[in-house]
Amino acid sequence: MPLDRIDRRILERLQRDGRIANADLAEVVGLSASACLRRVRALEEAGIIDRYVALLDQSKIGRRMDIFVEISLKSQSNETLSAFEEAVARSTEIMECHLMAGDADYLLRIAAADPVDFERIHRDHLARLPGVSRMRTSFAIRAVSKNTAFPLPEAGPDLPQQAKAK
Amino acid sequence: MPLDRIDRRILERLQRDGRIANADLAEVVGLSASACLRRVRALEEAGIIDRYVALLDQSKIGRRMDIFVEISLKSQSNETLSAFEEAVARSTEIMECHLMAGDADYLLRIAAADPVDFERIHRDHLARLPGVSRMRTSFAIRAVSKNTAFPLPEAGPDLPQQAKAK
DNA sequence: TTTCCTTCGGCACACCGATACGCATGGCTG
DNA sequence: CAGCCATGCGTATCGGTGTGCCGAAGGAAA
Repeated sequence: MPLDRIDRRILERLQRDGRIANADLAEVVGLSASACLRRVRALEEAGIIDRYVALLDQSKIGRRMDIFVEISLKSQSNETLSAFEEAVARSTEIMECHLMAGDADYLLRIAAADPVDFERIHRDHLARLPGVSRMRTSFAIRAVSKNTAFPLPEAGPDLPQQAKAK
Repeated sequence: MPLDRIDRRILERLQRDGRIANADLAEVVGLSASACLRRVRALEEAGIIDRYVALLDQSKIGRRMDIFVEISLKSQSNETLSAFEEAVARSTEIMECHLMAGDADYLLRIAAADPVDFERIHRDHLARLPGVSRMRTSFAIRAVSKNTAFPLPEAGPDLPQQAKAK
């Protein structure tokens, strides 16, 4: 699905304010309310807009610490990886998990209240992950910036080009 | 601000669906619409709900790669740190930046379309960051999971305890 | 215990925005 | 040139939002 300039403007705005009223969004991007709504629906159905969420203030709910954990597995076999990933998916304390190229196999991000809370998470969640051979933990002192919005260059074609490519 | 069980249920829900209609949210958490709206407003004003956003599908907008960059600075002086952080804040390509304890000083996350796109970001954004002495780049092959929702244990007091603590 | 006071939820109503039409326009194709 | 498809606009209706008011529950003090 090709994105024209108006789509990008819609996405840019929704990435910053997911709850903006459709009427207001329409005005910002320069469309009528109905036309705007139709585009937003199309973006949702195409899966480009994955979902809408509320972001909480991490410190205000007592999760001040971000902790990164690099994990190496005992083997790279499919079963080992799958078992590990399924366990990760089941844990609500693991905020993020990436399969990595390079030194470690996985990189995890954990949000903990304090060192004691991290010990709980370590004991009840991390230590139970299957197939782990080595863990390296790094503490974040402070989050400098945290973005959920991807840049969508205003440049580029105004209209869908070669929309034929389905 | 103490959170009772209903607040936690509201937050849990809004973290998953930031656009749920207040009337529906009220039904889910077992309140009338007006009472529910008042609580949501209070959570917003307290800053516990930081903001609402639309999350895009990273692969569908052509940003398949997550890249982590560990950065060490030439010095730890206040000016060096500030200058670096200000430059980071200005870059829209840097999705995340943490001040770290341990080996490296900072950890950055970048979302790029492909290796060529990363080269552009490296050249136009990373290479221009001031005060950098060493950079170590790790590529993520695949994101196993990405959460924005913090766990909010249902357990705990139903009612605010010792609300005196202002 | 009684009374006051504060807090919080429910109810009802007025209004605003969302949504679903039908119609108009413009570009592309045969 | 005719027809089709995509896309935008305006309108009408319906449902949700948000406010004002009341009443219930709980705590404190006399």
